[in-house]
Amino acid sequence: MNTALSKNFEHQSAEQKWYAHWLEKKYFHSTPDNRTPYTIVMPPPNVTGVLHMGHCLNNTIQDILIRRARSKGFNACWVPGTDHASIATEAKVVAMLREQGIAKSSLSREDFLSHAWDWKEKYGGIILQQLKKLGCSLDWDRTTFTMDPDYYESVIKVFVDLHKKGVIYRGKRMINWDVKALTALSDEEVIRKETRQKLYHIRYAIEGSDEGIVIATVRPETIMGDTAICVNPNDDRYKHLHGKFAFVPLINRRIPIIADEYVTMDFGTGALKVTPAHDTNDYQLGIKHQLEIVDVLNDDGTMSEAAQIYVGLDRFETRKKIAAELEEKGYLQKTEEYTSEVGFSERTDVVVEPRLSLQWWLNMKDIATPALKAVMEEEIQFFPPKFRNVYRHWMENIKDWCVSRQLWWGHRIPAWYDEQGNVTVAENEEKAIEKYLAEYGKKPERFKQDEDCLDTWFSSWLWPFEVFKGYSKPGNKEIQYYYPTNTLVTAPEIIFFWVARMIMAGEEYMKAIPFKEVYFTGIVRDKLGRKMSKSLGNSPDLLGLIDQYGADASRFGIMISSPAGNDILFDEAALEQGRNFNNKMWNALKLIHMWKERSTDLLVEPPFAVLWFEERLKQVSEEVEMMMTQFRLSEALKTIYSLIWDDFCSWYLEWVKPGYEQPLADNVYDFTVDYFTELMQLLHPFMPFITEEIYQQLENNREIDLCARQSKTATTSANQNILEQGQILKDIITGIRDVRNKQQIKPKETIQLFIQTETPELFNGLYDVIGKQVNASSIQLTENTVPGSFTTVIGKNTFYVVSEKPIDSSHQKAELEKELEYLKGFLNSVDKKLSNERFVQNAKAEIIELEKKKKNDAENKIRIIEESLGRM
RNA sequence: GGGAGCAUAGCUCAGUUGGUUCAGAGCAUCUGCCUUACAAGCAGAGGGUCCGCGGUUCGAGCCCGUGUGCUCCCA
Repeated sequence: MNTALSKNFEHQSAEQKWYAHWLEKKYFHSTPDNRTPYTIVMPPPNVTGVLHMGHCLNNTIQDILIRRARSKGFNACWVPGTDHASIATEAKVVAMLREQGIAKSSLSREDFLSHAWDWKEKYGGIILQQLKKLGCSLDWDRTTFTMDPDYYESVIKVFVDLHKKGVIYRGKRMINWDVKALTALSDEEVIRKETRQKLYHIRYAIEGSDEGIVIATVRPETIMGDTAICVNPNDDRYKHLHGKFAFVPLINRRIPIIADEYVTMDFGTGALKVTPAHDTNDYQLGIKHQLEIVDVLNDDGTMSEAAQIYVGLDRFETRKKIAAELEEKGYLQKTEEYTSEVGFSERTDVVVEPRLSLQWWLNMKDIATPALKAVMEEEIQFFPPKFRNVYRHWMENIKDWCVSRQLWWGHRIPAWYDEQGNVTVAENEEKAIEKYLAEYGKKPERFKQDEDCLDTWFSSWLWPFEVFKGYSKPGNKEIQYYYPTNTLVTAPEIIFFWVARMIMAGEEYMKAIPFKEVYFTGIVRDKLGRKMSKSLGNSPDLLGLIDQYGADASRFGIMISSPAGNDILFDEAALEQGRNFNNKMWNALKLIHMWKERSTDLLVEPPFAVLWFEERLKQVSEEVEMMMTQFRLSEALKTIYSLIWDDFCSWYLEWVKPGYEQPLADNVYDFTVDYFTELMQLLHPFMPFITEEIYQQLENNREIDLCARQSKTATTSANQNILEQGQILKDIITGIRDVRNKQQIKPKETIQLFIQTETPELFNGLYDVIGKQVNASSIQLTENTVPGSFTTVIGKNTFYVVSEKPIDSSHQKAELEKELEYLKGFLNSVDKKLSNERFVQNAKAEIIELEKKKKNDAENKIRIIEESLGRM
């Protein structure tokens, strides 16, 4: 044993030492055996990612669950991995190439991908290394990447299969277009933000009339794409214009004025410009009224030839210019400030452009049905349960999923086109040709594969089973053992992106749910409640914090401020609290080491403290178990924290502490080490490093490391009598210390204590403890009042404190009177209740019993206080 | 516009099928202590119209209605 312990816990060396040791012992590696599995698949972070607060929270929670499962004898398996993140990664690679003076457009697909793979090998997956610093007990041998060869193949197979089933189709539809990344986005990849804009009122001339019609729009740059003006048929202002024509300003195109109830009469002017190419609702309106579609934008957001004017100019530049020109030429009636939601690309943060485009789609209707059922019937449980509603709402109104992306980095769509554009879907070119041959009776000419990739989520929805090769090697031993996984821990933001789709894929391909429980974490905010963001600069440097406070303190800090089902307000002060906690435990260890050195062969009857703490440990273990099953991790940690700091350090250790330089009885020492060990085990999932270190320091030559130790399960429940007695003891000590404080008796000054009680047996074996804790030179039972003393009533007992100092009884009297008043009021309310016939009739028997007991207790106490007051 | 949720101490939150020994915890605050494990600490204390109003009930922080304020999701 290391006899010279450092002043404080040295987290850096301990973290390194133990993580390396655990890896060496392969504690995190799991293989199927005859134990029950407990499996978590980590939500794969982007391969481009670096550790931020969200990951930290998320992975700490998973590690807590996994370590706890491991200690309870489950075969715990936590699978790491990364997501290829097509848009994010491609953007990074493009940026890197640009810095080197290489344009993506100058590269072939193959060359670009080779650069991308180089980038991935070099910079990808840093985040996994960072998770080691946090102490995550992941099975690294199972690390998976969504573009690993087997995984890639499975994604392609799934596409082909769904196409064969008729669920995947190709179609021209309105999509969200990212003008920077030059790709389609799914609805879920569009972030809506409140944006201040200008609402332009523009006058359109009417054919054969001097009259005009004024429309209101936030997008004047799209007027060249207008193919109608629409009014509400019930709008009296415009009834005479139905069927007439108007002219688009500046380009003078003739467009019809149509009527449709879709238009809101009291918004703007009640007249709507219809631009089917650039607005989803207008597009629907266009189909309904068979309007022409004029696309005035290029894919990069500049004006197209069809716009006729400002061709090649950026859409926002055009907006400014065209507004100016409209004003100059008298078309602009007025502009007003207007705030509405505008869609931004999740990845590039540019304003998303609704656009008509030929894409691949996945019809979600049928595939969603079993996935909805699984959650509604609680085959899969959501925590907090409020997310079931959100989920249901989305699933019941589900729309087709646009699965193609105009990117190179990702799973290339397995579709081939012949010269005429006929499409053939197959796993690879060979099979496609075969299929083509069978269908058309000839070999295809100029057969070309689709240039596009699949949406990233089209690969990650296979994650829970494909990490075990459940689709590429169906029915293998691992998938049978580990699937369905137990718990998914993830952010609520991706409930649709990912959670819902994993359930669909699981049901479709494994015929079983992918996980039994989903725990949604909160969003990490700063202490002012703002989201963490680069622009605000309020994201802390996580690795710096881990260096400074240690991984355990960081984990503590983030968990303690993370109430179940709520956002977490991150404050560095919480890490400080964690570090202080480390320090506290470390000092307890030092104290116990000192006792070890003074060891004799002394054995004693176990003192009350020992009996009490045993029960307390049982009690808290039960509480923690309950909280953990309900995912109340923050509360569980608080409970353990308080058990260690308050009950163990502040009470237990003080109660068993021997006098100055006195030895501690050997058996009491052993109990103490056992308790400390159990406490470390209980805390280990939350703070793995310090607990392992203390555990190893407590005793030489441990047979097994804490990381792999099985926790004891209590065979009996906690003894309530002993717990109650412990509580009374605490109350007495606190009460007398309060007297000392209020009387300004110096800590070093001793007192004499007299106890007046009807239950002297209550104090058996407690005199030493009480004397030590309140610094009393003597304690005696008394049947009479003690003159010149300060009186206090605690529970059913009266205590008389005698000190050198003159007693200030005015304060004391006031306090007793105050308490008497409260008690009388309380008694009154109980009496009233008990004399209320309807209460006695309606209330349950045990409630009435309780009330009677309250009455009795209150009366007793009142009597004692009145006696005390009478003698003063 | 549709849906979901929240409102309890200065801050962040607990509060189980309604039962005043039930209004709680942590942090923060205040007072006294460098007491031989720990000042990153010890001991003690103060602090709340449970958002407003109305209802159900013998009894409401908890149930119902309504108002106000905030958050999130979807269109």
